Amino acid sequence: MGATAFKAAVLGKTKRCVRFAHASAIKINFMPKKTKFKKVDSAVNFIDIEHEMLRFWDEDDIFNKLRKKNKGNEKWSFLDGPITANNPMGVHHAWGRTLKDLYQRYHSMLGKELRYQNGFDCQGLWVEVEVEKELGFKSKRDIEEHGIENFVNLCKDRVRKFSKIQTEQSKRLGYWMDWDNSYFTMSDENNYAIWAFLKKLFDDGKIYKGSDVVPWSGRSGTSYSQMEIIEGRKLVSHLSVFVKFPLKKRKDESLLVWTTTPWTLTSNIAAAVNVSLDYLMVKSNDGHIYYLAEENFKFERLKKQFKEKKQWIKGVPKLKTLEQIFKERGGYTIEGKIKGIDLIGLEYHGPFDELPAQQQYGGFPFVNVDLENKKINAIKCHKVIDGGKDGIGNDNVVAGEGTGIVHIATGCGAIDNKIGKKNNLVSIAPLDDESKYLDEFGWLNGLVATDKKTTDKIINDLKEKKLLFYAEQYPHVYPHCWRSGDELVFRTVDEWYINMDWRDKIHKIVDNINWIPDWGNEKEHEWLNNMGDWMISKKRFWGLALPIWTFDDNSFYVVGSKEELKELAIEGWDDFEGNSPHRPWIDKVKIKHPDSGLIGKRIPDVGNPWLDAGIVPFSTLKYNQDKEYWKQWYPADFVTECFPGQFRNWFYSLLAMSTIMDNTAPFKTLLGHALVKDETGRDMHKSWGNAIWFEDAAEKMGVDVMRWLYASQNPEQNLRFGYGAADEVRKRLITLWNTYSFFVTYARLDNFDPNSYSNIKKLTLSKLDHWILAKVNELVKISQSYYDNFQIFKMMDEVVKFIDNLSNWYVRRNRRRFWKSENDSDKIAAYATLYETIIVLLKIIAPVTPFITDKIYKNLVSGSNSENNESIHLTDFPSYNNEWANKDLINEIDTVISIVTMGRSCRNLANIKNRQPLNELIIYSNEKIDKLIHNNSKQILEELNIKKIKFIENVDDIISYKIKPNFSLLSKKFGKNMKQVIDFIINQDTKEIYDKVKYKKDISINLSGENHIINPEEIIIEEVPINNYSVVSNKKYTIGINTLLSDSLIKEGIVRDIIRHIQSFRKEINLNVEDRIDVKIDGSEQILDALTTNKEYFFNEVLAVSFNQKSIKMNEPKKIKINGKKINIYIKKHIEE
RNA sequence: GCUCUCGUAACUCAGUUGGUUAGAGUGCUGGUCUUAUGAGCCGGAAGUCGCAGGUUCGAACCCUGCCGGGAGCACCA
Repeated sequence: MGATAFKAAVLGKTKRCVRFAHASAIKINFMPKKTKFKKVDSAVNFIDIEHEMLRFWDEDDIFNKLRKKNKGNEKWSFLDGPITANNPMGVHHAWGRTLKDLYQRYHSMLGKELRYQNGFDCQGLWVEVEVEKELGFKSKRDIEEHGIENFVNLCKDRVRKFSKIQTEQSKRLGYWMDWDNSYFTMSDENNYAIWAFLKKLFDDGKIYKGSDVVPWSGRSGTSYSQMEIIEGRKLVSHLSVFVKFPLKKRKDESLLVWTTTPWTLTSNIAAAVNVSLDYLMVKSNDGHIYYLAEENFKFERLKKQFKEKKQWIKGVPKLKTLEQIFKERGGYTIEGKIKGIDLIGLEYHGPFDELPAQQQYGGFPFVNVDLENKKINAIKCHKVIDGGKDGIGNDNVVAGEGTGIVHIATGCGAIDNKIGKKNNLVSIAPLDDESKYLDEFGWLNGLVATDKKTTDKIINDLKEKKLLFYAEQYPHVYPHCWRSGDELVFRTVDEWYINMDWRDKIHKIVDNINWIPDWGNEKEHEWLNNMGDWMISKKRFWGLALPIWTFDDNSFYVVGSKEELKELAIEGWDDFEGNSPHRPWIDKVKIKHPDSGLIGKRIPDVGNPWLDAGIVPFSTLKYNQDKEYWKQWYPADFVTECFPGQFRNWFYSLLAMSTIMDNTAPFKTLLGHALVKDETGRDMHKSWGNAIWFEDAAEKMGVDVMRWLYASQNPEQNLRFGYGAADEVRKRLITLWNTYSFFVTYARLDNFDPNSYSNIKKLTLSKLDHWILAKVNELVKISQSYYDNFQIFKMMDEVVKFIDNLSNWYVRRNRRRFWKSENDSDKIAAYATLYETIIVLLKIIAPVTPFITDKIYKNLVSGSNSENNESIHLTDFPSYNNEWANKDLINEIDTVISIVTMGRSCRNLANIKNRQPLNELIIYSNEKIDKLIHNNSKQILEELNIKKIKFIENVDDIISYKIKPNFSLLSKKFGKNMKQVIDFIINQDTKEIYDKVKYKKDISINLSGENHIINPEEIIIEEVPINNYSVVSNKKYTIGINTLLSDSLIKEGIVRDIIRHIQSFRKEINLNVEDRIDVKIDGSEQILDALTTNKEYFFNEVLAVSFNQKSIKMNEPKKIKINGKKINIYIKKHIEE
């Protein structure tokens, strides 16, 4: 130890002794021997410590030592949901990763063997989007021109790059994983495992090609599944139109239809009504008759949205009622009313019957051969049809928005398509993969359907044809491409689906999972009920190559493994071999159908990325390569992810895939957590400037602080993340650090050696020692149960309380035991207690704050402790020890603490500061606590600066009382008669009842002629302070002080005040602790009198030798005020003659 | 629109099977302690427990309706 450090340490100790300077004279001679603990700087920099620990863990290979230690033990299987390796990790990821890490660390401390495998999600459009951005690409064509191989390689590179970055970030967070063994969903293993999964489904006949109308992005050139479309919904305003469909056999009569997507009118097939609605025939003043639903005529469309400006776009005017539109056109008359059912079959002229597509027999471009043969085209289908009901039984056509007559374009909408199939209608699908009109649409050919100019042209055309009734801006939520923001259109395309008619099996499995929070179960069921068949294909480049080969006879075949592919391959295998099963390499392989012998080629589609993530309980656990291994680790004990979205994404794909593969739940417990928001609860956005980058947070607030923040959060609620919250957490860590620093400072001076005792129980432990050891033991128990139940945030509350107890009661109350000069058994007990307590506490929170706990642990143990572990992370989680349990003692000290707190409260209420001594603390309790208090009276009196405790049996002395019925007890007895009972009690003589309660006598009551008994415990006595007492009560006790101060008490208070000022004066003029002084004081008679009366005490405390001796010349005085009166204090070092 | 969920102090949230005077932290504010602590401690102000009914002797809690926030699902032709 260096000389400076030594001096500081000694000063640290002697400085403390100013208040009882008589002891310090001996203290100063204290000479330290060699010490075991390194000096601790009380000014701590957590971030430096974190970097130091990272280096240490790395250099000393601590993580691998941990794995080695637990190898072969009972297993705890954690399954990591893959993080998308497409961008750096953010603070929102850090929450989940902290939870993952801390539960893993906890189970490691229990000695379990873990796999520690992290996962990266690699494939999918996300990555393509970013690579496209980098290359400045605008469309799929650009990629094809660039070359798929180049493009796919760039996607792979991007994933490699960001998985490395995320790995480094995660390490900084303290996330312990087997980083060299992370799984990548783009791996061959993972892809082939999905092949095997699809093969099983294929064998069960669950894979099919559907030609459905699906949401499609022209810019991205791909369709969207039910899952994805939810992400991209946006509120927009469309130019919507009311259009006439003139009836064929009724001159000057038209159906009035409404649409927000005028481009679909080109492909109109039919008009649907609701058979049970009433329809009006409204004649406008030009003599034309319009059919529309009666209810819709005066319906105020989107009234609420407009009024409350919810889901409304600024600038869009209020929507008019249909009636108003008619009025504005010159008025109307109602010509008649007709049932929907009576409209069925009416034929009409479509708005775009002149287009070639409308005239194609069998539809366009997908031709229904049957209808083609019957020479049926769209125009022939133009009839009024029954809208029918949807799957759940709701009407497809409803009154309200629109006109009650719905334009049906079977090639442009999912429901339209279904209705079309049901009614055997042709279909016209007008758009190509860039959302442009195909060739059979006349002047529209090549126009982009979502382009506003196209809409304008269509509306103009309708106007010219005198078919337009009205056009208006209509705000609504419409699906958009989540990546490009492009408005989606509906296209009829071939996509590949998994028939999900086996959803019941998944439902069953859902119930075998422990969902935290438990409503997760319900949410998952809800999704399963709602979901349609699973669209697994995507017309893109970077992703799972769907192992589906198609043949000329319209059949298809699913290949289940690389080996099978090799077997069936008849062309292109050599080009493929050695490459990953991705496009474009896989596309070269042609196979021979094992049954028909036809030659087929692979469909160009890639797979839905949730297949990639859902297969990991099989692919990463070597299901195909090593079943034994798989059995050991499957199902996972634990999974934790961010909730939003995952019910339909990862959880869904996991459950679905495991159902097929093994018909079991892939994990036992799922902990979901909410989202990270900024400190005010808003989303974090780069553009709003409120985003916090992980690196910034790590280096500014520190990752232990971050982790603490995450751990303390109830995962059900969104986390408000920010530097303010971090400061609160840092305070806790500082308190812990200071407790540790206190310990080390004095342990060094006294050369405390934790090896000097073998069993702490054999030391002469004080009551407080037993108390804190019992407390920490309780903390072990409760912590373990919170860890086991994945409720770490509740544990953190307990930890905060414990640290407070440790620092603000145990250490504070025991300081003198550490300061005193003798190295007696009491002091050893104090050191040992504090030492053991800190170490247990550290272990409890080591999984949460791995850095600071290891830093402290290393110094405390550092070769001197019998555990002799290199790192706290190689230790076992502490176990609860019955021998330390002591409920009574915990209760005793906790009572003492609350009495002290209440005593302070009394003082504060009476405005009497702590320094003013008081004679009596008055305690009244309805429990027997007098013995307990007596046993601890010294501490209580010291804390409160009071001379003695007085118990009173008669609270009358300090309080009056009120009597109250004890509702919860009485209700059990009297139930409905409570009111009478309450009236009775309240109307009794207070004193009489009070006496009965006090002397435990029953009270009789007459209820409608019957006698009943009220027991004393069924009455509550409430105290109200009287006179000059300041009183505070809680449920158990009443604490009071007399606020009238005697003359001598006041004088004592004055002396105390002066002593304090002199002590700080001594420090200011740099006197040594043992220096004697001469004192002079100018002040009132009362002050001088006070000092004279308490001279001995005064002299002792400040080491005074003389007082107001005129012969001594003084320097400048210190001017102070006591009780508002100015006094001057002079002191001077006394020189012996 | 349907389902779920929440609504408690300025803010963030507790609040047990319905029971006595609805709590904590932060912030504000007043006081206090004096140092292992960057602190700590004790007060105060601040509440129509979203609103309105109902059940009950008694409702923040249970029921109904409404209003408001959030989420999920569907639809917006």
